[in-house]
Amino acid sequence: MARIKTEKNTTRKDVIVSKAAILFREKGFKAASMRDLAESVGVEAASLYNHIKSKTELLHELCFSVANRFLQKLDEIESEPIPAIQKIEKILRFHIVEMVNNYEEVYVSDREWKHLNDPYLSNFQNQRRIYRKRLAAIIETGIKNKEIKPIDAPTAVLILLHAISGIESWHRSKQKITAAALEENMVTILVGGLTI
Amino acid sequence: MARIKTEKNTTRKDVIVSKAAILFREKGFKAASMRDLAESVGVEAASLYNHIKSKTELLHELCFSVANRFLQKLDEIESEPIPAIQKIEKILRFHIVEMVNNYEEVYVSDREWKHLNDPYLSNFQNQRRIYRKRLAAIIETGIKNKEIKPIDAPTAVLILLHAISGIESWHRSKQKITAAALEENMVTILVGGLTI
DNA sequence: ATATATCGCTAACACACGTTAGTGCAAATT
DNA sequence: AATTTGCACTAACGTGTGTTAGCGATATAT
Repeated sequence: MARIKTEKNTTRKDVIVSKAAILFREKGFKAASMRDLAESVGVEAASLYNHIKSKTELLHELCFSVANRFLQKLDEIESEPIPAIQKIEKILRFHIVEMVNNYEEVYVSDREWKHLNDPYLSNFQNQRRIYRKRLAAIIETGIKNKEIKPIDAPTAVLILLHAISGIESWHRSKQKITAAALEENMVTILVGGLTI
Repeated sequence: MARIKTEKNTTRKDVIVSKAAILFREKGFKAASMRDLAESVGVEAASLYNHIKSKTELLHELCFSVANRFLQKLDEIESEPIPAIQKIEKILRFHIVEMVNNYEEVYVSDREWKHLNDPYLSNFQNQRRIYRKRLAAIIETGIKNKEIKPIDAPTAVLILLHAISGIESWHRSKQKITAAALEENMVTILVGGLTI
């Protein structure tokens, strides 16, 4: 009857959520069972329910905490008085750093949100759509100001966001280049591809 | 007792496989049940087993048919006597066209291969790894020949491949630009990003 | 020291899953 | 026309799933 160990300023629920992120990432939400999760936490499956309401709650928690972080950062960057292309670069770098440092959460939020239930599902999809529109708007501005090539902005957004999710492969690769080098390479190619 | 309808040159198994692609794409392999599949084929679940061996067989079929198409095309392009950057562009265009026209299969092969079982799993992973190495080698050549910026080749590969998978968002979006426009935009940004 | 809330346990539930066995009709083959 | 094969059906199986109920021990608060 060993209790779940918590470090300072983390609840037992936090421990469960972050173990869930690891598990959902490696098996996928549907394939990861509560018994798997329990084992990785070091407890029986039923005991998890003293801390959480349901399996899906874990997914909510992960998806929305990630989404909120990105939205907040976008607010911040959008209001800075800098050229559009620099805003895009800042956002890009933020995404990369997040994907490198909070791999599991970000990955799960990106790939497993399909398994959310309404109303969370439509909510999440809306946030996502709006986020992309805001990015597209920045790119449009950059095009008007002749900083960015005259391309289709939504397509550019789609390329940027999905390219970032490729960091998954970097995480899995044997001989990794450093995170900093990865970031510079990605910025070179992607910002370079957009710039006139 | 209505039989599965087949068109000319397609077996009943083909019908099942392609319906499975649609289902696996929209729900994910684990979340899609054989009963779901049966319903979309217009038959009882048990009847499917007159044509297939198992649920996983459907996934094999999808993953490897896609992988083989890509490998074959790579063979073809690799041996052409053209500059490296043009090879990359050709491969890129092939990926885009495949993702546009064979959306379901390609998407499933890309996202759901995790659920393959050994020995198919390791087999598939190997093929993938080798494919990426061959792409990286082409990029390295391009760098040596000063056609391509001096970037980390594996990182470039990862960006290319994942950017392409972003076409998923294009498929789902309401106001789509044409497939041809999509292709040109993607090539502009990505080949532009690589070129010196 | 006593009372209370916290939390992990065992046992069990209802259900959805992939799959098999066996039956009989209809199409294909002779 | 007779026979064989193809194929969809019903019924059911075993297993793994998320989750609940209720008990007892331990940590926390009084």
